[in-house]
Amino acid sequence: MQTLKHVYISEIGKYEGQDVCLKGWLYNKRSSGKLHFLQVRDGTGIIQAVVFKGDVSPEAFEMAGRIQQESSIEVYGTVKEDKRSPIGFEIGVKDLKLIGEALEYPITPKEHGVAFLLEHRHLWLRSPRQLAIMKIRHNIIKTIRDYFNNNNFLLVDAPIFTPAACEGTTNLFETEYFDEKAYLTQSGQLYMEAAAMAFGKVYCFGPTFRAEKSKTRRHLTEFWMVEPEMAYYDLKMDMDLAEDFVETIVQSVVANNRAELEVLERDISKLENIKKPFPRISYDEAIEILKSKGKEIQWGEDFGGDEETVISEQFDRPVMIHRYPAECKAFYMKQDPESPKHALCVDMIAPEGYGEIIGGGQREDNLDLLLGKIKEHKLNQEAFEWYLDLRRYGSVPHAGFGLGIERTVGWLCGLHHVRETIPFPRMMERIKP
RNA sequence: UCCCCGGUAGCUCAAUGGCAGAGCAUUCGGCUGUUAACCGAAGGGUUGUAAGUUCGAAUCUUACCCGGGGAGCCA
Repeated sequence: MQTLKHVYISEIGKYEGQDVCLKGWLYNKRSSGKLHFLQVRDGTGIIQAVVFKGDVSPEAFEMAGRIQQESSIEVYGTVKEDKRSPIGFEIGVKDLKLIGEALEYPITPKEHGVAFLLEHRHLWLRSPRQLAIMKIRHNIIKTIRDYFNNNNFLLVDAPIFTPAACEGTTNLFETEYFDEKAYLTQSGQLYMEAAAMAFGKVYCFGPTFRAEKSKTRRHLTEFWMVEPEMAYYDLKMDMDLAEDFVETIVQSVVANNRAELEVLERDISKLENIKKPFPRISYDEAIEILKSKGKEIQWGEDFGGDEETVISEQFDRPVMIHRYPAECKAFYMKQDPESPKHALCVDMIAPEGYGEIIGGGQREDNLDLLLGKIKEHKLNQEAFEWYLDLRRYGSVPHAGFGLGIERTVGWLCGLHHVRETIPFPRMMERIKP
């Protein structure tokens, strides 16, 4: 028995009629006198293993009736087609081996509260819903890497420890670095600008940290961001890239994660519809939309979650809002030569209220204008000398953007909160497990 | 940091001033086709912590702790 071939549940259909070995965990169990129905999962799927008293040893039958949820087991038996099975097959068990017993597993098939599940995140990950989310996250990350690899981008890893803030220190995590202070990165962008001047088209992909005391469904203190940066790109080229990039990601999920989207009860038609071109409106046009919808907002104010939602509801695909007032954007944004009060920046707002998934734009490439911005924002010029060097030695127009992985996963999965989009979420009130 | 809501059995919840309850989980018994299986029985409680009001507090008051939702800020 124990020499039988180990197969995964996702490939069980290839072995109909054959005797195989499954290695997994007991997901759920139902018993009926001389029958035990074991729901076995192995990370690739769930299959029902039927243990009939007459087919196995008395010891194996007794064990099948005794073991509890999430005990690890090896199942030896025959693959049988069965119309009653959700996956079309079940296993007629011939023998069973208990690998690791689980007693009183805390997460039952019934409902649980958010706090309880987050405290047991290390176990919660075993549930079919979390597995579906993690598979979609995996495919999104794979698609992102493939996209840049196929379009002549060079991966350049940005540092996690940084010497100073790039946009003010209030929302940075501070840490000791030998005899000085260091901060955890909030963006790799400035380093990507240096890399773009060296290699042309580059991207970084890594964790990012924000010490903001935000308690909302869209915020984590540690999240992953992918940041492409391109030399000789202007704002329009930047938006074209962002649009093509997001369409590629969404259509990859639609094509490759249909089963997972169904587990999550996602409305797939809304994702199938995410095709180029995406609507593009200026900040000034967005203000007009908001005013026509009865929002009280003045030119120069940045948009909050409410405003983003109102605008996104006007469209059935992501909307790109460009040329915000320079005063509400970061110092490195290039001012619009045709309207110096505006910055050549763009935010992409996901539909269905999922908020901003991309922020980016063209960078200020003129040394004197950039020096002026650093003074206006009361930043320490000395800390930015290396960054200013990029404008002193062969400055060129360049642009880039950052895409938040968790918000993208949350949108595509149709989740209520980004905390489920990352294996171990870090939030203002939670750092365990 | 501010505003709102919550904390009762391992879990999800009920009990709104008068005996601390149910479903699931666990234990025991029954059932050869169950699909969050079902049927019967049992065990399981410092009602977040501290103080106060009251003949009597899970319930009312105050403070604190913990968590959730939202705002600001952001991806």
